Amino acid sequence: MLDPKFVRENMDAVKAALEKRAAGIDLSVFRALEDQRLVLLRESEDLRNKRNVVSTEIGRLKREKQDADGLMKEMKGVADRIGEIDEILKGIEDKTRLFMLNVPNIPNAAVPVGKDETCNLEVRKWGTPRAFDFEPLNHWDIAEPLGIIDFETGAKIAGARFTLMKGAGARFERALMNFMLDLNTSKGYTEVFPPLLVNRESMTGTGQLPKFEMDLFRVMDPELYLIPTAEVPVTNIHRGEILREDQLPICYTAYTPCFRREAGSYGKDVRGLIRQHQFNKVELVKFCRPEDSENELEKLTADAEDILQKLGLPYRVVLLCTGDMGFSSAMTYDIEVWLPGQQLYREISSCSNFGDFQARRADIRFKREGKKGTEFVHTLNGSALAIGRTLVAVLENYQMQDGSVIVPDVLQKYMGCDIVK
RNA sequence: GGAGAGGUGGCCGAGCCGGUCGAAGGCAGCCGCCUGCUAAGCGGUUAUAGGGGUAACACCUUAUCCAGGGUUCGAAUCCCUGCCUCUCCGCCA
Repeated sequence: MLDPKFVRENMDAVKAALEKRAAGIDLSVFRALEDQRLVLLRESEDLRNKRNVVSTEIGRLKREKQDADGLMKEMKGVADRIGEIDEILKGIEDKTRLFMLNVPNIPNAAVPVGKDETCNLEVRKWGTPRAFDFEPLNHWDIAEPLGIIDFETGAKIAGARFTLMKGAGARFERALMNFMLDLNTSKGYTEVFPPLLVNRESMTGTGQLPKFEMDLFRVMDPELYLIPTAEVPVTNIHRGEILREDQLPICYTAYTPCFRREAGSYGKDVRGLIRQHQFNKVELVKFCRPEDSENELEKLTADAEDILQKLGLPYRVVLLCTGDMGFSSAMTYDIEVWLPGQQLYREISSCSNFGDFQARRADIRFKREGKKGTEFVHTLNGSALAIGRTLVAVLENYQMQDGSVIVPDVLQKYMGCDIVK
């Protein structure tokens, strides 16, 4: 959420920034609501002040056994008027909040302006795609003959976009998870394992709600949501807290399954592991001071890249343009891994700096040493990495002509073997 | 699921027969004084958010004693609902 006060006082700048995102937000609605709100707020506060003063006086009179009926009658009228104003005020505040919750974040100045992914900027490339002396296969054509991924049985158990991993396939998931967590924690990230179901407040805190309800799986009675990413529970660890400056930056890494409806993606990536309703992911989440977040995004992205480098998987890093960025993000790098079976780079990680956007929604603040008041922290997160897609990349990049798959060096101790056949 | 207890400021903890309570006291923290070996002693001070105000402070004001409703001229204090925590019993991975 943007700062209402900031928006009020910087209308033109905010308007220009939002136009870059083509968000179609009409700030004049906000302005009108704010104008009304401030007038009513002042009236309400003046009346409350009067009530407080007179009520104290009534108390004094009563103690001295004097008559206060007149004042009490008068105050009854004041109380009624306060009630009326507050009701109107509440309506306006609800409208303002709803409006603000649906306004996306302002993009960082470094973000290229553009309407869709064609305007994204390739920042760097790492690794050289392997030269095959045979036609490389898609991961599903590798995995099914090996018997390590069973799409049909997954569909039988739960439906389309669910998969059963078996044998080395299941072991791969566990190996990748452990490899990533070990590497991340060695860099100072604290490992956490959070709840996989969260309440409405948490989903609102990170920005999934209210706008993206259709992307989420929901459980009724009690009303809970399955997390679409560890970002949600992990960022909400500090919801409503005031942190000390010397605690920052706080860095977490978490493995969790992720659940997504994938509404509106009918017909996209219907085969294979790329787009599933349930997938495993290891996530990085940071809380830091505002002046550190740009640098922390670079470090976080580098930490995610390091995993691909250690796995020997070629990739490129793309800076998303204004039109392709997520709702809550101020700046996002996507890391795309090379998939020889499909001859393209495919998103495997998304690393974002949210500025104070999530912190404001989730009320996560910090106090500077020796300074009055509090400030919102900046939050960041990124996948390190999406495990299913990493497995896809390993299978496709390390496939052999005979249908076997070489296990990357760093995974061998986790897999307990050096080849899957 | 059944029966109780409770949620107060950074922490501990009073208040809870409604008014003088943003809230005693203690601890921790900060400033100053005294003493000057560690320690102790004395005085003062220390919440967050919104609105107004200022060049910036100061300052004024509103709200906040888990959350949301209600009663009342007035609620931390009374009533209702929800959430959470703890203890005991039952059940269970």
